Amino acid sequence: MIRSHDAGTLRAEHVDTEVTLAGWVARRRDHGGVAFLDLRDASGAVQVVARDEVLTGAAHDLRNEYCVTVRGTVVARDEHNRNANISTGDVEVVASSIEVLSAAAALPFQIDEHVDVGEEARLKYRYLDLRRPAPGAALRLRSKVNQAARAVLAEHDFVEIETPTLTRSTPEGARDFLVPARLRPGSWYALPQSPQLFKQLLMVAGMERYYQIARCYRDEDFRADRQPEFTQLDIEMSFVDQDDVIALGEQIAAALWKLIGYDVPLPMPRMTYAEAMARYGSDKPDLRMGQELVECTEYFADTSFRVFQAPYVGAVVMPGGASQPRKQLDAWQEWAKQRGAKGLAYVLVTEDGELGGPVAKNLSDTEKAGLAAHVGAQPGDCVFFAAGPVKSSRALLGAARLEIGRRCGLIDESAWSFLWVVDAPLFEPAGDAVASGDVAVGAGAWTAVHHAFTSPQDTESFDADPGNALAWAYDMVCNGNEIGGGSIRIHRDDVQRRVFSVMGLGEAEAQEKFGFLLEAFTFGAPPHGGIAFGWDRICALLSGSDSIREVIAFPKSGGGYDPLTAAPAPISAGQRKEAGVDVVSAKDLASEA
RNA sequence: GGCCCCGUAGCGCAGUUGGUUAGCGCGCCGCCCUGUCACGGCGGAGGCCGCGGGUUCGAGUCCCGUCGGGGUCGCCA
Repeated sequence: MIRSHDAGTLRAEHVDTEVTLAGWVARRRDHGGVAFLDLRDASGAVQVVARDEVLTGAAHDLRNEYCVTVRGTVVARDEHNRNANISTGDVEVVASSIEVLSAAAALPFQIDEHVDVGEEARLKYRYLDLRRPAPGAALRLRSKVNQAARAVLAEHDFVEIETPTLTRSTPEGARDFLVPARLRPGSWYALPQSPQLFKQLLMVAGMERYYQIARCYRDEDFRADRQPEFTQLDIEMSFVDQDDVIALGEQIAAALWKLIGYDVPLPMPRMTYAEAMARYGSDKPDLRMGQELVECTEYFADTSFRVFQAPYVGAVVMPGGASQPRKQLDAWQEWAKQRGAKGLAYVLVTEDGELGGPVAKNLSDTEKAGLAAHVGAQPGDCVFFAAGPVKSSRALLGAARLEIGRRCGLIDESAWSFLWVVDAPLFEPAGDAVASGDVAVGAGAWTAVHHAFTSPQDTESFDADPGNALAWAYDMVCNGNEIGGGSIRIHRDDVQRRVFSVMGLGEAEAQEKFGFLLEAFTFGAPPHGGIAFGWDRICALLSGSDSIREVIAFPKSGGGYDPLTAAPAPISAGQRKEAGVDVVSAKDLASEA
């Protein structure tokens, strides 16, 4: 090693020790005859004192971010020179020599925690960004997160197995990334959206307990919490039921949050999907705040107000919202319209308990009399209403609830709230999916909520009433984020066939798309189930980052562009020809004609 | 794909109802400084105001288009 000690580890006990340090010049304070350098390495920083005699030659021109070695002696600082702000502040290193290992050009931005840098610049020079304490710490935490999860899984005899990233395109929901196959012109690999099918095959293979920190690829539009390639902790287990997978998931979460000094209370509370939708208008409720949705359908059963003559009427209360200026109440309408709603009806509860706002005059006296009590509104509050189809109305109120939480500061940002959402429906009407542009796997009236391999809770009668069939599916939710989700899978080919049949997926089509999996299930497939954790989001939560980009070493920006390497990039004509990108098959030619 | 916000010096930003030479902080360059620690002092360089078009006597500022970034809805286990 070039160095004898790590800069950030030097303490009073090292006084009089001869040390050789290596790192970067974090800052330089030059007083003419003496200069102070803050030498930074991965462990931290220490002050180096450079007197006249060592500030010669190359060392004389030291600038920020030069990579240097320093030989010298650790000395105690005088009482009045100590710096309590840094862990090495009781000592300093008096240099006997300084050698420049590598000079640094003028930097595109300062490597300084006190300076704000735009994300575009940070990502283009991510290797400089990561020299800064906070961004570097996020990646180091991620490494610890990986280790902690592996330790839990190793305790339970899990086998870490890698699965292919060049695989077959399967209809899992999202758009595939495609890779041309040079040796089979006109044929393409797909990058996996998740290792789902492979991990089920590994259960058939008798591995019994599999996991992988797996890279997944989905070619969808960007969001703050989305990257085209992202990471899951992917887990599958044989001979288990839902409670077994949940218990393991809780142990993993507990081990991860322990890293930041938080003990997750176990077992985590569970809530059914139906309850979550009814009370919070979300399948991933944020329980750090109240303001639950209030069901008002019954209350307005006999109303003469046309808007409330709907299959569902619900409300959510905004504390103190009655004092909002008209302009702000109009802004709520805009907010609702942006979400595809017609608007957001509201009633203001005045300080003397009277009801105000445009909706109030449409309500009967009896309706007005009990309304505040029914929804739990106090004088001074604003009550928002949504009326219409159950699903979309609840979704609107759920979104309003979160927006109220943000605007009114109702969310305790220091709190952690975990829960499982269980008993998800097995199917949803394909109309919902198709209407919203979803890619339905089958051509039938129903499509899988989780995925096509999720086991019904009642394997006998699920296809008699698909709309009410429940699945063995579970999501772990933390602070309103779905951080993990999984299910017990179907392991019997007759059940699988019936599920496909409900989805309108015929025998021939099933064989073509999933034949290899169905065949595998004919050879004594064990009952199995699993879970996948959204690793990027979990690391972002643990590190207190707003964006998953903070916990990815080299993330992409919008449009899938990598600001550092400038990928994606055009390819040459030669590469194009060799890859077989433009090959047109005889079949395609025929169908075009 | 829809909507909202942002593009001004290396970085972060300001720039009035359209008006003369486009500013501020940090950084950078030069000189000075022996106890600083986000050191300090003096001096200096650095701008196609994202790009294209239009309105105007005159555009960083107004209009249209376009590109890039961020957010959000659609989409997405």
